[in-house]
Amino acid sequence: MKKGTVTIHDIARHLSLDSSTISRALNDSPRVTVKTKERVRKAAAELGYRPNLMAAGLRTQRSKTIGVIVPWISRHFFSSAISGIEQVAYQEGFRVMICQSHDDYDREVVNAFALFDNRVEGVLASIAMDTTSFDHLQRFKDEHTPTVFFDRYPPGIESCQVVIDDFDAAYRVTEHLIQQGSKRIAHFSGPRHLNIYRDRYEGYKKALADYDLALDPALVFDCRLLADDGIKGAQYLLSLDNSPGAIFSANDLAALSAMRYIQKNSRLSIPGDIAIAGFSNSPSTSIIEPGLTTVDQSGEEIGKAAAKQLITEIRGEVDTLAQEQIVIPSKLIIRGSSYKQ
Amino acid sequence: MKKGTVTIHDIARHLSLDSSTISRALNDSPRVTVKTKERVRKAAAELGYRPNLMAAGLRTQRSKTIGVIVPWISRHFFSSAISGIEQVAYQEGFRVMICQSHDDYDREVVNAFALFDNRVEGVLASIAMDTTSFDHLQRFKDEHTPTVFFDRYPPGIESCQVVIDDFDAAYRVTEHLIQQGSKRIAHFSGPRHLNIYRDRYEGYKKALADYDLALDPALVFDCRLLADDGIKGAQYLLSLDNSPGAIFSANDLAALSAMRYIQKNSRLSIPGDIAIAGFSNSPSTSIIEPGLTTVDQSGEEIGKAAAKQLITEIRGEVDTLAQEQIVIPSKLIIRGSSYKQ
DNA sequence: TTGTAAGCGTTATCAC
DNA sequence: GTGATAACGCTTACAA
Repeated sequence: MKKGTVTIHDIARHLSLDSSTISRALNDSPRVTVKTKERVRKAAAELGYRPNLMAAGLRTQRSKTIGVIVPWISRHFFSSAISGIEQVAYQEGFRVMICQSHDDYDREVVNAFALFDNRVEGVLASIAMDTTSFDHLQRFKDEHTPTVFFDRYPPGIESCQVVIDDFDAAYRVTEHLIQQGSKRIAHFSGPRHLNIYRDRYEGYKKALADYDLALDPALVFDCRLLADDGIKGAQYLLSLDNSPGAIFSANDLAALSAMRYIQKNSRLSIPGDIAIAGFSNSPSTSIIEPGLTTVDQSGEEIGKAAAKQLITEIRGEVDTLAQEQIVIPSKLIIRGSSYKQ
Repeated sequence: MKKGTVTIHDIARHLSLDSSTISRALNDSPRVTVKTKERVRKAAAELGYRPNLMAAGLRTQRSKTIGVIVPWISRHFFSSAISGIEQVAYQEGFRVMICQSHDDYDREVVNAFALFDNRVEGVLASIAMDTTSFDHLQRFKDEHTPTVFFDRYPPGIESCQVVIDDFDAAYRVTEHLIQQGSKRIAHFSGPRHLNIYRDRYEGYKKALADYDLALDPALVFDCRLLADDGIKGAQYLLSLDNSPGAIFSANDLAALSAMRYIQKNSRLSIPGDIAIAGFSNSPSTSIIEPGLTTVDQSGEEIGKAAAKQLITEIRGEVDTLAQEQIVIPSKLIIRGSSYKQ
């Protein structure tokens, strides 16, 4: 208990049995008497035995761990997704190793190596904003380590993806803004090599087209959607001769900071003079006044679905290396920032 | 590359060397020629070799991993702390395994076992609200696995703690509310078996005493400080014959929901009729209108300090099993929810 | 039903 | 400076 942890050999010695019997008993093998199992379990508990996962994993070549890479654990969407992942994983006997890329490619590469070095049995990833090369993920493919992407996935990858219909959600947001009377609608977009920002942009574009509104490229503000970008975007839009009647931001963070900026630095009323909408339904959207119209993504459901899919693949219960796309329903949340009665 | 990952034995065969030499070369042992090291490193890169951490950890009895237990990764304070921990840990060659207890004792116990089973070399923990028994953590002590607590620590534990001065911070918040003219100040408190809630309560109490104000037990609302508790607390206080002129909540979440409730369901003005203050400086506090007065805890600094201390202990660079308390400065952030000009 | 023995990939202790 | 060998704690054919 003090010098070196207790092992199955200690239990074996204690009960005058062989360590292999202990191993089988603890793993509930049918080849051990119920009575023996009882004795072993009792002794194990008494001695304070705890399995050494490194040893077991090395032997079985199965770490019983799944790796998770997300851009930011502090974002509500991702921490919800992680909660969903954890629920499913623990239930299925897997541990979870969480990494954050901070939306930085280099860190994502380091994360991927770390997960690989730990020989995770599967990877759940939502890629960084900076990621345009995918060799670090390709490796898992090469080793036949299942990978499931959620929210953000690499282009042309032959893996399962769990997403919402970003195109449709963005279409609905834009349509709503149009129906509230906005003719000139700006869009804050993230880098469009990422599916989510491309699809949100396309949904926005399609809605404009369907309602016979021109897409003014000057109203599309490309950025990284950080808080600062929201401020810069707002400044930029307010500086235009013909400033827009609405802003649809591809995430909440930039929408919120733009909204705050406008409230503090202009005489424009929200939603009267300018309507605003974000994306993800993060907690602050229901705290700001007026509430921010947004899209609820149900991170927890996405996480659960992704983990279930991954574990199915790990267990080899799926014939072809699944390439399907699992689409989780999302919901437009209309609040005061856009609703004009 | 396809069947079974490449090992040092593959490299050895490739270079007609022994695997022990490969191991030494990769670990930069002085007992290998620079030239050989070069060859080995080159071959390793070519073959796509990656170390198997389970194998190395089993052999060395050192997992190069530190475990982290927090109540919620979604809370800004904790996700900031985790970022700080990661920075220091990766820099020092440690990986990080993150668990969340969801403020639930049973989950915390499961987390502790999971970390132990992975043979983490050290543990950073901030205990759950429900935790009053500490056997699951005592185990790490028994095995001489260093443990450093941050923010929330168990009573009477002989471990290093990284905290802010909660007593002083709460004192300053309360004093500020008093100076803004409030005579009757309510307090939302978490369970006071936890240091942070006890200290915040005591700071509040002391400030009242120092300013000759009576502590009215009816104004102390004991709860778990969740969003719902903020609403219930506000309802309760508004129902009193003599409702208070200020609320000091021991966290931001309850303060924010109380504030929203009061704004929507009463004619009281904030801060005119009732001033409000929270604790932690979470993002929403600067988004709500008026801004919520709070205390900035600098989670990142706390995380960094805790990780540094832990790694020092892991390396055995500390003579006595440190019991000191590291106090990180905190800052009172005065905003419109309490400031009456 | 239980015991024996080999091996997972690595590192450490010997030799040479 | 390099090679052989054993061992870390566990699982799993194969024997008994």
